[in-house]
Parts: sequence; C-alpha cells; structure tokens
Amino acid sequence: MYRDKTCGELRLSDAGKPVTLAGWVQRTRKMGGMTFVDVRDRYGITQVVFNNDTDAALCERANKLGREFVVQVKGTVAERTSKNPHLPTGDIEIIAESFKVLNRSEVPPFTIEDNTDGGDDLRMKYRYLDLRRPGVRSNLELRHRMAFEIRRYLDAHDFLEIETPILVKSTPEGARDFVVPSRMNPGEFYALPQSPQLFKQLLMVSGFDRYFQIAKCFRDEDLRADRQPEFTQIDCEMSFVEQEDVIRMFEGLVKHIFKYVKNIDFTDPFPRMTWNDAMRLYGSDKPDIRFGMKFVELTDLVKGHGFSVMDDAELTVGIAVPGCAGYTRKQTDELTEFVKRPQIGAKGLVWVKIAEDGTIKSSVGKFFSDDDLRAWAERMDAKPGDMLLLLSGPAMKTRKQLCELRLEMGNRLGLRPKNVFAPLWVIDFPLFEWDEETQRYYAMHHPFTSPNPEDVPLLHTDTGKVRATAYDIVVNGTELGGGSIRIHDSELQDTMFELLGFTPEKAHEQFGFLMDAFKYGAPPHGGLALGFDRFVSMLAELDSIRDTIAFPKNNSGRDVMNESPSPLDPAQLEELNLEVLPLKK
RNA sequence: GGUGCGGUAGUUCAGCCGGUUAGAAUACAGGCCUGUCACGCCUGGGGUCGCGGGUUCGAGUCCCGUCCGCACCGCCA
Repeated sequence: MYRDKTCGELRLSDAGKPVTLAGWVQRTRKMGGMTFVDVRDRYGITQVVFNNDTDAALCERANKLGREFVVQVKGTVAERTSKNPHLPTGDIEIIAESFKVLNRSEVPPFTIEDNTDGGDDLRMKYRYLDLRRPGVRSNLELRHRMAFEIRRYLDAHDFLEIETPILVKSTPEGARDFVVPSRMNPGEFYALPQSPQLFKQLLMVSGFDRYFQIAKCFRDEDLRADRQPEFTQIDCEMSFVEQEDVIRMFEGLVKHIFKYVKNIDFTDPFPRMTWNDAMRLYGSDKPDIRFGMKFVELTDLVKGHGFSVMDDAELTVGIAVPGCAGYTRKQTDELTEFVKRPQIGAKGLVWVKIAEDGTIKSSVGKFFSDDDLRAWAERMDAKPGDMLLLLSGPAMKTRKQLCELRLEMGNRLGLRPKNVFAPLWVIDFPLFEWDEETQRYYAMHHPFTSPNPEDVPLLHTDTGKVRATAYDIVVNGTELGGGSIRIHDSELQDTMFELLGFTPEKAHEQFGFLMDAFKYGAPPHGGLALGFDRFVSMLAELDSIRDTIAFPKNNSGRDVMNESPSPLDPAQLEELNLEVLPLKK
C-alpha cells in the first residue's frame, strides 16, 4: 500500500491521525526554517509541512523536491495555525515524519495549473501532463458522469447496450469514410463507421426493440473546434414507435442528464419549431433561442423607392437590435465589414437607428423618408433606442447571412450566456435537398428516413416539398442530435432509392442486406443519435469539444503527441498489397 | 480547396516608420527568509526571432515562397 488516504479527503476531524499520502509535488514554498510542500493527486491538494527545528535533515531533503516529483509522505494530520479557505483540505496539514521520492520528474514544459502558461499546441504534445490539470480532469469526470447517467436512464427504460462493428462496409453517400485495408482480402477495404445506422436498424429487425450504444464514429472530413475525425454518439433506436414516442423518450434523457449532472430542472416540455419557421425566423435549422431578434421580412415595404439593391432583391429581411441606437459610425462600419467578410459574403448592410427621442438616422436616408423607416420599425416591433439591421439578396443566402449577424449581435450584447440552456426540437425537415452542382436530390438526413405520411402522394410530383419524419434537438444554437422514423417498408425504400438516383443494382450492391432484412418482417422503428462530445462540452461550458476528449486530434487531424498519422513501413505495405503514389505538389 | 490571425528565452507575450547590446512576466538555478498557500526579497543563466530566398549600407521588423498552429468558409447524408 503506497497510501491510506488521498490528497483530497482529510478534514479537521482527522486531526491527530497518522496518514500516508502519495501524489505529485504541486509546489514547494521554502520559508527558511520551514518548508511547505503541496502534494496533489486526482482528488485534491494537501499541504505537507517540514520544520527545520523538528528534523533538519528531512527539511533539507524536502527543499530538494522539484515540481511533479512523485512522493510518498508519512506524517500526522494537524490543524493549521493559518487556514486556507480556498482549499477543501485547507484546515489541516500533514506534519511530515518521513517521505520517499517514488519518482523524479524533469521540469514540465508548462505549469500544471488551471491557468497554465502553456499554449494549445504544447499542451497537446504533452497531453499526459495537460490531463493532470484540474480543469481538463474535471471535464473528463463530467464526461464519465454523463455516460453513467445516460446508461442509468436508458437501462431503466429497457434499452440494451449492444456493440456494433468498427470494421464495416464503405458507402460513398455522405461523409468520406476512413478506410482500412484487408490483408486477408487483398485489394479490398473496410471502412470505419460514420454511425451504426444500418446495424441498429438490423437490430430492430432482430427484435431487440430498444437499443443504445455510446458509439465511436468516424468521418474523414475537415475539422473544426466542435468536429473531430473520431467522435462519440449516443446512438439509439426503438421499435413500434412514432415521432412523438422518440421525442418524448429522448427529451426525457436530456432532462435526466441536466437534472442529475447539472442540477437543472426543465419542467416544461421543450419548445418545437418547424424547419420552415426556423429558417424564416432565424435563418438557421439550429436557432439559438436564448435571445430574440427574430427575423422580420420587409421585402414589400422596401421596393419601389429607387434603392436598386432592395428593388432587385428577392428578399429584404431585418432584425431589431435592442438598445443599440447609440452605435457610432465606427461600430456600424465594423458590422458592415463583418457581413462583407468572404465567409459571410453580404454585399452591404443597411442600418436604421431609432433614438430615444424618436429621431431616425439611417444609411439609406437618400431613398427613404422618416415615415418609410418608421413603417419598417413598426413592422419589426422596434422600440425607441433600437437599431434595425437589414440585408437584401437571394432569400436563402440572405437569411444565412442575417443569421450570422444575429448571433454576432447576441454575442456583443451578452445574450448568449454559457450557463443558460435553451433546448428546442426542430421538426418537419424536408426529406430531400436539391444539389445544383450534380442536378439531383440528396437525402437531407439519410436515405432511410421516412417521409411524412401526409406528403407521400407528393413524392413524385413535388419531391422538394416532401417533409421527413425527422427531428433535431438543438440547444443554444448547437445541433445536439437528430433522428427520424425509418422506412420499414421495402417498397417505399425502393422508391426512395429511385428518387435519390440509385439504380436498383447500385442500391442492392450498397444496401442489399438491409433491403433483404426488410423482407422478413421489419417492425416500424425510429431513433435518434446525440453528439456526446458536444453534449459534454456544452455542460462543461466550453467552445471546443477538444477538452472533453482525453486524446484529441488537432486542426489537421494529427495527434501531435504520438505523431500520427505516419507513413507505413514498406514491408507492411507489401503485406497489404498496397503502393503509395508520389505525393501531389 | 479557400479566407483571416499567429509563429521572438523552457513558457506566455511586447518589440513603433528597417538602425547600434532583442525586452517583460513567469518558469528554472543559487542565496536570504519559521506560517506560507500566485509567499516575499536579492542574484544569475537562458534566444538559429519557424524555415528558405529576396530588397537594403543594414531585416525580428519590408517582399516572395514554404512549413506549422488556431478560427472560419467549402465539406461534414
């Protein structure tokens, strides 16, 4: 036994007890005649005190301890004469009687503290040291706790946790696959799953009724702060359910997590919004409803005043920004620059300031009278002191641009606090999405999503209008997860493949096993998957999912700690019957 | 594939319109200090200014290229 207590558990009531602690040296403070050593483990920090009067040789040895040395300390718990209220163990200290250096440490390249002096890159290179920091550790503790509560909730609702394969068949639809060569089958490849979608549907055919898995998924696409090439989904599927059943079950799960992990109670049902409304009112299929500034369309009001930008535009749409009538020229210029950035791509921005005294200033005074502008303000329900911001252009593009501007204004006004959570179901997604480039329809969700039964007659006549039985759960403008009721009828599935441009042969080649399975009594079924990393980062109030993952990849998909990916040994390539082409310049 | 920002002591950063010996903080080492807990004080060591080229009498600074990191757009059914 290296220890009988941890560095986080001793309290005043333990005073007088002999203890043995083990941990890392957080810091030493040499006061001359005495030396304080903070010893840290996963559970906390305990101060150990060495006194020159008591044991000069021991104190001298303690003075030689460096940061992150691993030590074992034997001593007696004692009440401190000067307590530290910032530390749970701050009422006591260990009066050292002996100690052993279990291992030495080189000076770490950054400080092992919450406010570390290390940059992201360096922290990733020495991730094992970074993980010693309390902040990162508590993120992983939160992650564990959430996984535990997810299992507890789903188990209580009769879900079975079933593992599905990691080596699967490659499907060119959707995201790019990570690919694994098969040695035993030269020239053939597995793919890593983008999700266990097909397997969970097969489990429903097998009668498992309720399945879940906290599943690793893989997508070979470019990364972002909230996107990793391997990530984790809470993947679920249920039989004999309709949309309402799935929504109820997983609203319950999300509420359960908030309650038991964050102690936040959502008493009311989560609000719901159709995809159409989300696009019209927020310009996004994942609106952040922590704050207002809903879109108001002004196309009819602004036409015919000689302002060609608005006259020619398919859509003019605006938001009323509360309390910003005092914005300076510099600030409105900044906003104009913001929307003109290539990432957003607006041509310009129209602003109207409605001062508290009712006077109006705008960037379009040449074309519109104050009365015209007051009519805008009225429709937008703007109050004195507000500023209107308007964009014009092609409808969908302009909505997307205004969505970015709305979020920017929300940030500027502090309306997006990380500790406030606003969940929302977005429903009635379109089933298909038209792609201009390839001139064909794609499944907006995936090809197994069932159409809304009311819209089935439109499948061939008005394909783009068909709604899906699909739903997303959105929290604070982040897509936390989504799902759908699946097609369980092989005839309808054939129709879907046909509309998506699959020949029967192609469909059979890729999804034949699923279509075959559906011939043998597939129950009606549906499900949902939640992005676990995002969920954790949301509850940890982080912007990036990186610090919710023990060993994440960097922006270019590299693990800078172990320097992967890396070239293969020629012998390995030979064995796999593979050849690497010369790299393109 | 594209856009923006960044790369200077171990680390985080400053370094102006190109100018003489490149700074600060922190970390580290040595010394002093008996109640500290971001201890304090004194001293010290520490730099291929990412890399390559160019302009110039002279480049950390300007230009071109390149590599790396971060954020974003495209992409992510």
